Amino acid sequence: MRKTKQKEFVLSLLQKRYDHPTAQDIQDQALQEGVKIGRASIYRILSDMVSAGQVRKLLTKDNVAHYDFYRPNHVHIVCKNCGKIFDLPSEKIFLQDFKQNFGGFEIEEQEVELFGLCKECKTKNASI
Amino acid sequence: MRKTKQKEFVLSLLQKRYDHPTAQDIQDQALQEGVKIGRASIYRILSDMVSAGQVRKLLTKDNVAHYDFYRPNHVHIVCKNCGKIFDLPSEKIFLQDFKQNFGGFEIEEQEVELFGLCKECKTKNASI
DNA sequence: ATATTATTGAGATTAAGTCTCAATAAAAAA
DNA sequence: TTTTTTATTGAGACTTAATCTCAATAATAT
Repeated sequence: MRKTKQKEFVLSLLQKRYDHPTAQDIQDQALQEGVKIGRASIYRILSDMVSAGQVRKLLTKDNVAHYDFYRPNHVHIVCKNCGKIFDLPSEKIFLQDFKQNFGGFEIEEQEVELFGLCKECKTKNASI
Repeated sequence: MRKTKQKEFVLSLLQKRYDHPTAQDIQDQALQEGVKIGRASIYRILSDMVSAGQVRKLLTKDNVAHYDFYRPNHVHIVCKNCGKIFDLPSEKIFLQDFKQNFGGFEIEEQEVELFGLCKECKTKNASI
């Protein structure tokens, strides 16, 4: 496993961003910052990072994969209207621990997603 | 909003199945049972049912949408190896209620997904 | 410095999902 | 019941996210 500037760029970008970019977003930003990464590489790199547990792949209702640097006990709030994904700071919530055994199925990870209308969509819908 | 045999078939199929079929799976089964439903209709019907809250759209790591009849307080256990989605019977778990307000974001729905290795994949991997 | 081989990326390919619009059929009106 | 209205269906074209291939490149070992 070799260290390449493409891999370094993708990981550091995801560490810095909190807005769940798509593969396309990542490629665009790389190009903007003068780092050339091909489409095949973007997907290969992201997929490897997901397998390694460094990155989380989020599948939203727009049917495009979004990527998120892995941060434990990290809850997503998804707007049912605009589809945007927000992070709920872990200190704002007490999170139940589901890591137990259910009929031979040993739980290693848990993910909690909450759905509702974000502030913006709520006020927009109210005024219609 | 009209009652059609296509809509009736899709909803009753999802009520009966617990294995989270894809749009393709649903179309295949319809054809098998002699009900002809076109691709456009399958997607239109499913999408409407998701909007109406009758059906849940699950996005898995195979990047294909799976559909599930809506059953409240229903936890999914996803195998990290084979990707299969299992249901955790609600009586097997005490589920935390997240429906509260977080900074203007009013939570209406919650979804808990648990990840690990299913029985089958665990024994398979152990023997390698 | 040279050899080895993992990684990259252009471009072809696949396939899930969407869109269009004429034909169909469900419900309303006569 | 028959006719009219209009929501719904579906064949097929289209879009596009994601995958695959393989020669070129560059990271590490020798």
